[in-house]
Amino acid sequence: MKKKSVINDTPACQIRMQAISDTMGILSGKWKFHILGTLIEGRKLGFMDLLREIDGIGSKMLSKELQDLEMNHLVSRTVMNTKPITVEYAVTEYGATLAPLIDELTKWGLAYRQSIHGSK
Amino acid sequence: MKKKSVINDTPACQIRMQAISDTMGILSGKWKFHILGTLIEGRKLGFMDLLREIDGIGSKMLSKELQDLEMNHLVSRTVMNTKPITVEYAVTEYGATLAPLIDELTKWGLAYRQSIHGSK
DNA sequence: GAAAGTACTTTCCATTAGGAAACTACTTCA
DNA sequence: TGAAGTAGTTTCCTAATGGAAAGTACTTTC
Repeated sequence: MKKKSVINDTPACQIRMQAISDTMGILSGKWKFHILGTLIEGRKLGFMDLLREIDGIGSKMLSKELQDLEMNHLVSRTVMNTKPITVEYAVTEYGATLAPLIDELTKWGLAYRQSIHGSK
Repeated sequence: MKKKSVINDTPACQIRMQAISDTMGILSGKWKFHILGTLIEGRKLGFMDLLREIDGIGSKMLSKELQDLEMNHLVSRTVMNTKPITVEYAVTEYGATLAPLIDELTKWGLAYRQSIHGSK
C-alpha cells in the first residue's frame, strides 16, 4: 500500500501553494522588488532616474522588468509631451498593495543581518 | 553637469536595498517557500513525506534546497535511529520568523487571483 | 531472495536569466 | 556640428536553474 500526501491533500493547502507560486511568478527575477521599492519611495520616476537609482541594473533588464510589471498592472507608464520626450513610471494603486510584502521582506533582511552580527 | 542618484543616495535606502537582496538571496529558487510553507504546516516531516507533499519537486531539488535551508539555519535535519533510517526535517525557531512573510506572500497571491476573476 | 521502502547522489541535458556593449532615434544646448 | 540627454532595443555570450532518470546503500517484509 502506497502512502499518499496527507497535509497537502486538502484543497486549502493546494490553493495556498498556488498562491505562493502566483506571487513569486509575478515578482520573479533579480530586480522587480528593487524597482517597486524605488518607485514606492520616489512616486514618479523616469527611465534614466531608475537606471541611476537602482545600483547595478542595466538598461536591458530595467526595460524588460518594467514591461513585465506594466503587463501585470503593478506599474504605470506615461509618456509626457515634454521637450525631450520623457516617460513617467509610477506604482499603480494595485501595485501599492505590495507595500506590506516588500516591507516584510525588508524587515526580515535587516533582522537577518543583525542576527549574524549578534551571534558571531 | 551629470545628474546623480537622489533617492537612493541616502544610507537608509542603500541598506533597504541590501536587505531585499539578502532575503531574496536566501529564499531564491523555485521551491524554498513551498518547502518552508509545508514544514511550517506539518511540523516534522521526513524526506519522502516532503517529496510527496510538494507537488512537482524532484529528489535532487528537494535535497539541494533542504541543504541550502539548513545552511542558513532555517530548517533542522535530525537523523533518527529507527529501523529503516529516517530523517526528520523541521523549521527552526529562526525559520519560523519567516511565517509573516510567507503569510503576506500567500495573502497577496490569493488576492491577485480574486482580482483577475473580479475584474474580468 | 525479490520487492519495496528509507534517503539521497550523480549524471546528463535543455532552458532561462542576466550582463556588457553597441546601436537607434530624436532633441536641445553650447 | 558635436556633445549630451531623452528612452529604449539588439546582439552576443556565459552562468545558473532545474528536470528526468538511474544509481547507491542499507533494511525490512512477504
